[in-house]
Amino acid sequence: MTGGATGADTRTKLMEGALRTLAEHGIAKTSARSVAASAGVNQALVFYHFGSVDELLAAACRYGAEQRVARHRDRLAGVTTLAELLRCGRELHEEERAGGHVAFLAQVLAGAQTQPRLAPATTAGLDLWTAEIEKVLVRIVADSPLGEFTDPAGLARAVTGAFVGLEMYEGVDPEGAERAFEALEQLAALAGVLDELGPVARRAVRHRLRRTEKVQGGA
Amino acid sequence: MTGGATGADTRTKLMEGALRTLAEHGIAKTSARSVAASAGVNQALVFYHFGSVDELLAAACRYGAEQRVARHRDRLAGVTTLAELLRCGRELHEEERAGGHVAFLAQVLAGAQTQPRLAPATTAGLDLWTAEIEKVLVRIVADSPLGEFTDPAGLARAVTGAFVGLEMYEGVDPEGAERAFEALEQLAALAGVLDELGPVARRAVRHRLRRTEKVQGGA
DNA sequence: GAGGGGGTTGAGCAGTCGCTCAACCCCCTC
DNA sequence: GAGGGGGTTGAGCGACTGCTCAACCCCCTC
Repeated sequence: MTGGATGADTRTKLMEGALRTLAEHGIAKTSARSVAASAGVNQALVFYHFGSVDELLAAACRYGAEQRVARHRDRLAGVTTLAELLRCGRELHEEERAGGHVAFLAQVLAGAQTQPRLAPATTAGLDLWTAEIEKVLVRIVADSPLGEFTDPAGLARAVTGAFVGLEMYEGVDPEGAERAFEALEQLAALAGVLDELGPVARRAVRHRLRRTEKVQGGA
Repeated sequence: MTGGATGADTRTKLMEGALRTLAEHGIAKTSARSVAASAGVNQALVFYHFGSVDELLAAACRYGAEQRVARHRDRLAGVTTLAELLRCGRELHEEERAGGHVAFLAQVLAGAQTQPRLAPATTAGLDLWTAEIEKVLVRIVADSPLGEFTDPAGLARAVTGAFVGLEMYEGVDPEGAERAFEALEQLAALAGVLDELGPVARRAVRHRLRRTEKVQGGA
């Protein structure tokens, strides 16, 4: 009962096993043996297919981000306001959490802080999300003061980073995170009001911002 | 050369060693032996003083958050606008990073996702920051539409969570984080403009918000 | 000086880690 | 049928893990 090519895509099984293990037991308990067990596969195959555990994690990180982004792209395409974006993000997150896929990106992100080999894959995974969010932001913010006075690409990065942080926050303090999201929704509704400012008000905003920049020393 | 009471506070040495190890090598490489080595102390003392590695990490988490908050409390007390709060946060963060203390809270936060024993200590550490931020927010937002239409306590939680996420984001993509922070500063400046809205405009905002709530179904 | 408890030490146990390796099976090619 | 390469397997190496333990030293109390 040893050996033999089973034909099924072992690489994929391993990456999905890595995502499962990462989400369920954290990066500290994610080893070649634990991942292989979760994938129903021999642990030596980790090294045959990926060379090292780090490489497996990096590949799994990209793979997982692609899967999640692809699955939710359609829903994001329907978002037209900041408040909707926020609500959509929460729904996606709760869905993933219910499905057992909680915050694998957060786990590799934590690992990448001190393990530079993981950083490129983590960045790549985050960038997939950032790109989707940026598309939405550009659309939302096109004819709003928000678009005129802020950089949507930078804002998209901020949203991605903040979401990861809030996702982790929710893991340790669900009630606190609930309040945080509610406050953010109120804030988004408030931002929506800005869109209704007329041209006169906008000129005032522009003037005021220029004054602020002078005081703070430009840029 | 064995035995003897050195008198110096070994508990403190261990907690500081844990914070150093956590920041420098990540939670995956934080073991009783590595922490003890960083503290210049025998590894068995971890178990004598704290009972287990988890308990040491929990204690270190509280201790570290207290130290950091206490060290920066004065500076936070001088903050009077959202833009200043953001700038202050970045400065604190760069200072900590330069000093080698990067994101130990982020590390335990990641660990706490799957290790429930760490969650209470992590929450306690985050709450220290949240409390300080809330004080600042209440002051900033007291006579602004932001205060009238949002919950400062929830907002403080959102800021804490977002900061942790952005801190980790900076660890893997410094240029991206730089753009994110710049966009947030622009956003904060824009929010500052809201403060100059007159009572008439505020009534309009209030009316508009009420309409939005009805459409979305209240709460 | 005798006793005792708080603090510290190095050795050691059982378990897991990353990774390697020879053996093996299956399937394709000749 | 012989050969060969891709895929898979269990065993095993050295290093590291959390944790325990008997021994030990120092200082305080009587």
